[in-house]
Order: sequence, then structure tokens, then C-alpha cells
Amino acid sequence: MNNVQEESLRDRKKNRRRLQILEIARGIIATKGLKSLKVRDVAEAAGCSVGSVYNEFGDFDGVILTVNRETVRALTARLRGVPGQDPVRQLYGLAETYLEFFAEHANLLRSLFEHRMEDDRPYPDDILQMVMDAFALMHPPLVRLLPDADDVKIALLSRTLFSAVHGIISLGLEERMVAVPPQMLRQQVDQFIDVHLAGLGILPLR
Amino acid sequence: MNNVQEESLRDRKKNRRRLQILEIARGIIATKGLKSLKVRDVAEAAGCSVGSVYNEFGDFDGVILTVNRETVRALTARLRGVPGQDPVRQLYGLAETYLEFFAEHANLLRSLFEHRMEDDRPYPDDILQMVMDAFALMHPPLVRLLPDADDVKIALLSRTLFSAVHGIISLGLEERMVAVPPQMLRQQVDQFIDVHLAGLGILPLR
DNA sequence: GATTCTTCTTGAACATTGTTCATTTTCGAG
DNA sequence: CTCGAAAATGAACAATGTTCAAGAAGAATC
Repeated sequence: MNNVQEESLRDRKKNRRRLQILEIARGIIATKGLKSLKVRDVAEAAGCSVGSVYNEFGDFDGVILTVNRETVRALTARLRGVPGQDPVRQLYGLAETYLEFFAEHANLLRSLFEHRMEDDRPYPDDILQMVMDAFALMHPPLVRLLPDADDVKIALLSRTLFSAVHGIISLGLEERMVAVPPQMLRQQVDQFIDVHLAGLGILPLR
Repeated sequence: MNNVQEESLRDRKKNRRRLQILEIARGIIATKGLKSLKVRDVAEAAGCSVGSVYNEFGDFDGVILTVNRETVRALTARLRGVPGQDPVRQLYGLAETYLEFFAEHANLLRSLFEHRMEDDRPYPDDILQMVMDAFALMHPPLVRLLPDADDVKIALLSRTLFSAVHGIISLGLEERMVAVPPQMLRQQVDQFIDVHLAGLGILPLR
């Protein structure tokens, strides 16, 4: 077997189509929600047969999970872009960036958190791990802010804090419920962190 | 029209069946999740035809929504049962009771929060209102603890706090993710409230 | 370039499941 | 008992995920 794989014509077409299918599926989820995603719609929009979708992704869950995987990847990239000089600012930045991302891609995030597998197959571990990793991004700044605390406790605190922020945002953006205006929601998140940092004995910047 | 309605045989049967259908549907959702709820299964278990289910509930969403309505009603009842002598204890009690209820009825709660309507029909207002009302149950104790604060701000704080607790619990119980052990989760919730109350300038009891 | 072999693509057919509705059954009133 | 209204029925339909035998397309070999 030759490791210097030059991409064959077949591979090129396959890749192009794969990306195209994902793009279309993501677009439908993002604009009309996961419930509106239909194999036939995707196949038609991609100019191929339904069989090709199955050939490429195994089953329909495969398409959804691949989109979700990219969603959490994009989220993580955005969160990693939050400046880390000042740990307090970093915490606010992480929360606000999460809010921004969630507001921009609400349906994609809902697909990530609400999709249930067919039958009782388990949710892929790598996606869960990526989500956990994203939620652990508050760990480093918290370590800097609480140098005397047990590392395990900080890990727990990081997950707790991020989960709390997630709850505030995901319910706040739920247009079904009393949709909180976006600007208000940001204030809400900031105030929440204000209070929580104060409770941890950390002085705010402002 | 006679207002002294004695229940006719017809009405009795209708009511019995209605309750039976709901019981069965709730059981399936609770044990196997919303995705496993099928009209035919419900009809067969209730010993009636699929048509009867439709006759009684209009469509399948009708069944789900009725179950969800009862779920939020039961939740509210449980939360209202939390003692209110001491406002601080009440806040812990509300959070812990929510945790208990969520742990006991995880799939029912997920059905309440994750179900999306067919097409683009709106989620029934009364259910949303009941959820909002449940989340507002932290309002009274917070008013007592922060007598000088603006009432509108407390209303917002109440929703924020409860949403945060919801996030911690719903992600913590997500067995897909790293399922936090229930006892640990309770500690997590308590510590979260510890810190947040401290941040609000409220002294803990212990 | 022709031939062969492998792989991918196709789309009709199937399986599952929500929904409808003409027909039948049941119940209550007169 | 009879008749009309209401309810129940379940076969048929519609939407949608899934499979697979047959054909098409590309790669490999000569």
C-alpha cells in the first residue's frame, strides 16, 4: 500500500458530495430545525439519490451526528479564541461568546443537545467528549483565580458554572418561552457571573 | 341545557379511556423516551383503535402535550410543597426538589423541554406559562432575602437562578454525558447555591 | 484502448408510523 | 323499539427512513 495517496477522481467526487450533503443538512437544521430535516430533501438538494446519502453516512443519524460534531468543533474554536490574559475577563468572555454562538446558531445547538439516537444506540463518545472539553474551558481561568483550591473541585466548579450559563442561555433563547431580548440576556448572563464570582470571593473588574 | 350534568355511560367510558391512554403514553415516555412513543402501541395497550386516540386528542402532539401539561402540573405541586418558613432553606429546598423530581422523571422532563411541534405550530401558551410560573417560585423567598431590591430585578433573578439550576441538573443527569452520580449532583447544586447566595450578600445557614 | 474488476450510484420497493374518513357500532332520547 | 347523534373502527393513505439488486463509473491490468 502506498502512503503517498494522491486523491483519485473518485475520492474527489466523494469528498465534494460529502461536504455538499453536510452543508445542505446543516442549512436545513439551522433554518428550519432538526425536525424538518428529511433524507429526500437533502438528496434532492445535493443532486444525488437517497442511496448515496446512506452510502456516505450509514444512516440518517450519521448525517445529524456529523453536523453536530462540526457544530461543537466550531463552538470550541470560538471559545478558544477568547483572550486569556485576564482570567476574570476570560470567564465573562467565555460566557458571552457562548451566548453569541448560541444566538447565531440556536437550532444547531439544540440539535447537539436534544437529538436522541434511534433505538437505544449510544451517543458517540467523541462528541460527548468534545462537549465536556468545551465546558472545561473555564477550568484554566478558575485555577488562576483560586490558586489554593483543589484541582478536582475546580474541575467540578468549571462544569457547574458552564452548565448554569448553558441553562440560562438555552432557556433564555427558547422563543417558545418568554423570549428574553438578546441584549437583556447578555446583561442577565453578566450579572449572573458578577454574583457568582463575588460569592467565590473574586473581585470584579468594574 | 341542564347544568346538573349526571355523567352518562358514554362520558364515563370516554373519561376512563382518556385517562388510560394518558397513563400508557406517560409510561412509555417515562421508561423508553419520547422517541419510542407510537400511536399504534398506545392504541393497542389501551385496547382501542388508533382512530379513538385521534378522536380524543386531535393529533399525536395532543397526547404528548397533555402528558407534558400534567408533568409540569405535578412538578409545580411538588415545588409548592417545599416549606417556606425560612427563605434560605426554601431556595435550597426548591433546587433539591427540582433535582429529585428531575431524577425520578428524567424522560418526562425531557419531553417537556425538548419536544418540538409538528410543522411550525406554536407550543401551547398555557404550558409555557406553567413552566414560567414554576420557575418564578424562587421569587417570594428572594423578595424576603433582598427587601431593598427592585421587584422586577428579583423576578429576573428568580428566572436566572432557576434556569441555572435547571442547566446544572439537566446536563448533570444527561446519561449521555459524563453522568454525575446523583448524590454528587445534589452536592453540586447545593454548593452552587451556597456560592450564589454568598455573592448576593446572603449569609448561609450552616 | 479494450477488458476486467471493484466500487459507487441509483431508485424502486419496502417498513414504519402519523393521519384520514367512510362505514359500522353504540348510546340515549322520544 | 326506533331513530338520530355521537363515537369507534380499521382499512387506506401519506410521509419518511431504509434496503438492495441492477446498472454505471472509475481503476487496474494487459
